[in-house]
Parts: sequence; C-alpha cells; structure tokens
Amino acid sequence: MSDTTTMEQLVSLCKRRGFVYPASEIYGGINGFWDYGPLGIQLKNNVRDAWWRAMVECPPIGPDGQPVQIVGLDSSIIQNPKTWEASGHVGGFNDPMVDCKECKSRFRADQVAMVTFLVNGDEVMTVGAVCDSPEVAVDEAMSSLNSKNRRRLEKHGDKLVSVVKTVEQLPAGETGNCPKCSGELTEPRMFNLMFDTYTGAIRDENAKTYLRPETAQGIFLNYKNVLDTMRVKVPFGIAQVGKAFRNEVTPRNFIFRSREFEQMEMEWFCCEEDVPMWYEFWKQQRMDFWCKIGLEGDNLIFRDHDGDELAHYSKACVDIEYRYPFTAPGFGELEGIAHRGCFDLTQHQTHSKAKMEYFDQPNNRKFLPHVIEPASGLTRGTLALLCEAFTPDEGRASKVFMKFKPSMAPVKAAVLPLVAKDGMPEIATQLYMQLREKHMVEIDIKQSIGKRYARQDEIGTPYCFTIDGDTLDDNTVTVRHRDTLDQERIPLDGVAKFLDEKITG
RNA sequence: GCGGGCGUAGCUCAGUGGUAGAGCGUCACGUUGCCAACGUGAAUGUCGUGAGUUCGAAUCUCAUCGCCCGCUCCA
Repeated sequence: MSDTTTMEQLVSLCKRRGFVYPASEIYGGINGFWDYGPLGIQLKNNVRDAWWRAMVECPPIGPDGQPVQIVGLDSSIIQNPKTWEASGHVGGFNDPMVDCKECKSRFRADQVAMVTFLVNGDEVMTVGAVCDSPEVAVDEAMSSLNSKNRRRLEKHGDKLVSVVKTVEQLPAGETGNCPKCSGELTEPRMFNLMFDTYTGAIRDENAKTYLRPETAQGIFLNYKNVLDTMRVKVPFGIAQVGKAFRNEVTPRNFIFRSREFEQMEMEWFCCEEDVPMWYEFWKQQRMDFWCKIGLEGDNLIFRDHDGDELAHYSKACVDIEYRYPFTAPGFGELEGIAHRGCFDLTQHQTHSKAKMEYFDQPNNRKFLPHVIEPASGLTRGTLALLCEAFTPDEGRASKVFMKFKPSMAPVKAAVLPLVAKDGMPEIATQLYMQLREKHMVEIDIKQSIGKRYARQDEIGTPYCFTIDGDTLDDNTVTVRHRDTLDQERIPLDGVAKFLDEKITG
C-alpha cells in the first residue's frame, strides 16, 4: 500500500469515526484548520495528560537522584505586542520574500544579492546570487556563471570591480534577477507568519496585537512571577500546554502543519555550567516519553540541527522526528529540544527593563539562567499516535484497526450484551455504570455482535466485555482482546480490577 | 504563492448535455447465542460555491473555495 493511500485511509477513518473533521466544513472548509471530534479530543487529551503527568505532576528523577522541580502555567494567548519584538518574532516572522517570475523559485529578499561587475565604471554584467552574507556574494555569483561568461569577466583582470546589493537594497521600481535562471524577480513582498488582530474598540495600529506563534514566550514573561511566588530554585522548569497560531504558507499533510495547533512546552532554567548535562538529560527523557505512550523506537530518531539551521540565539537543537506515512521512509518533526542560552531572558530584560537575574544565595552570585526547551507539538503527537495505531488487517471485518496503547486509547472498553434480551442489557448497564466511574467506556446494545466488535476495532478500543448466556449462570463475562481477537472469561465482579490493571499497568 | 490532479449521500465511488445513482455505513422494527449475520423499512444530495453558454448543465466555459501531489515556505 502506498503511503499516500495510507494517509487517505487514515483521514477518511478519522472523519468517519469522529476523530478529526475539517474545520468549517459546511461552509466549504478553511485551509489549515481542523476540528477534533469526540474521539479526537479524547485521544489528544490523553497525550496532553500523559505529558502533564510526566512533566508537572510526576517529573523525572534528576541526575542527583532527586525528582526535578517543574511547575505548570497557562498564560494568555494575546500578550503585550512588545513581547514579540523582544522575542524576535516581529522581525523573524516577517521576512520579505521575492519570487522569480520565470522559474517560480522563491527566495528570502535578504538572501538574494545582485552582483554588478564594472570595468572603468561601465557595467559589464549583473548576476543574482543566493548568499547568507554579502562577503560571499561575489564568489557565489562567479560560480553560478557558465564558462563563457566567466571568461568574459576574467579577461578584464584587475580592472574588474564588483558592487553587491541585496534585492532589498535596490532602488524602488528596480527588481533583481533570479540566481537560478536569471529571470525577473518580483518586488519583495511580506509574508506574515504571525496572525495579528486588534485589541479594544479602536482599530488603529496602536491597538495591534498578535496571536502567539509559540507558547514559550508566555513562560518567559512569567519566569519572575513564578520565581517570586513558588519557592522554586534553579534548576527548575515551567511547563505549559496551549494553542499557538502561525500563518503557514502551505498547510499540508492533514493536521501535521496547520495554522492553529497545540504545543506542549517546558522551559528548563539552569545555570550555564550545567547546561550540556541538562540538554542530554532532557533529550533522553523526551525520547523515552514518546516510546512510553506507544510510538515504536524504530519510527523515532534524533536529528541534530546543522549549524546553519540553528536560530541565531540557539547554541544547539535536536529534533525528535517520527516516521509519518507522508515522510516515509524519511522522518518529520515531532518535538524540538533547544538550547536557547540566556537569549530570551536577556531580550525581555532589555526590552521590559524588568530584572530577570536569579540570586544564587549559597554561592552569593547573580546570573541569568540558561534555558533548555523541550517543545513538542501536541497535535503532531496526536497525529503520530494515529499513524502508529493505524493497522490494516484484511483478516477482520473492519479491514483495519487502531492499535492504540490501552492507556492512550480514546475508549478503554466497551460493554456489549451478546443479544438484547434475557436480562443481558440490564447486566451490561450495571457493569457500564460501574466502569465509567474511572474510565472512558462505552455501552453498545444494538445490532449484531460482529458489527459492534468491528466498530470498536476501528476506534481502537482495546477490550470488549461481552455479557452472554453464561453470565446469567456463573457471573463471568467474555473479554475480547482487540489486537489478537483472543477471548477469555473472567468473573463479572473482577472486570473493574482487570481494566484498571490493563490501563495503568 | 506557483504548477499539476481532484471535488456527486456519513465513507468509497459510478454517472461526457435530457428523471440523482450504487456499495458500504447510519437509524427503526423484527430476528439473534461471539466477529460488519438475516428480513423489512427509513433518513441523508443547493452534484463544493458563484456566474456564464444552452430550450435544458453533475456534465461545457470562467471565477472562487477546499483537498491531494510536486515546488516554495516552515526565523
């Protein structure tokens, strides 16, 4: 089966069985937005709760044998817009871009240089070049030339002079040439990756605010509040789960890249000397987490960012990548663990004038903590679980079943009377009322037993408890196992304990 | 944003200018004895949306929205 087919079937199943619907569907949809159905939100909440549990409620044991300290937070989506100037998002998320009208290539305007070669003040040739800095532009331009043009320039020897301008610096009305095909480029155009809105009744530029493109900044804004009110000491972490918004150029691949998504981020504040140790610590912790909630080790990899891939403030960054069907045999990002140095606290201290320094009493010193940031996509994690669970099986009626780890399954168990008579529905209802006290369970009385098993397979319910004729005689029920189709009998009054052990054990 | 493909019932799809269809699913009633059983019946469609051509458009044209693939983007 092709991977495109797999995704199509998964998207279809998600719609059909109430995991994920296209947003605003009755109005024709809206690109890059998705709604989570009854089962989707259950699954997403399970991932979120597992993360919160692993971070805030029961954080890991640190290298010193003691549990590390992490507290929770839920900051506002809209903050003072100066937040995003300080963080660099107003600059960084607003890159002017140019497109080639001929070959349709797109470039960042500040990375395309026009190199004009002059001899005695006369222009000989102008060439476009892609470059990170003006210093390398001439070399880039030269190497992009064909041998004929290169000889034409080289014969001028020392008389040859070059002038470099990025296309941003060109006079108004003048456009550059494409570094690839020499075609005409468009004027630089802005691509705003941050959504903006207006706060308050007066709609002028002063009232402009932004929907957060990441949850992390809300943590930095509250770093001092937490420090002052929560009896925490460096090293410690602040964790947050919430929506973030990016006006992606091309939303793609189901819920993988959407314009509204959900993040689970933790900022770990520590002293500079210990940063490499904590970086390695969190790297391993985070990988263990994804395995623990049901992703196969083979489908997960670490990928270190190259130097030129790192953000300007970042000293190191590693992604945990998952082998999604649409990236296979390659991998796509699931979580990034970034070493952010003290960039963010420094920025906010500078822009806000608020003191962000930490006073280390035992050592009698003040410093700005450095930060390790494990930042994962909750919606991407949910997608990874959906992909991982999707298991075609021609041998069973549904042709496919969702093999969620029991602890992550949206529905933990279904209670099914074999037939709707002889008091079976009544016993089933009693069992259902008991089980729902602790777990997400369903009761389903209508239709044939096979049809009901098939439906539970498709939504990934790990256990079905069937009340049958024998139940009436000896108070036992059939347990039907999703993955193996095996059946066993257990006492009716042992069902709750059985389920507890399977879900939490 | 560019290029290509696509859009008909909840899902998968047939329907090339002349009555809106199939399978599956869903629901109801009957039946039921462990894997989408069976019988009977039912609901569900502005044929993505809007204009145009035509006596007549799901079908042809244009625009638009959305989805998929490839670029590009993803500080």
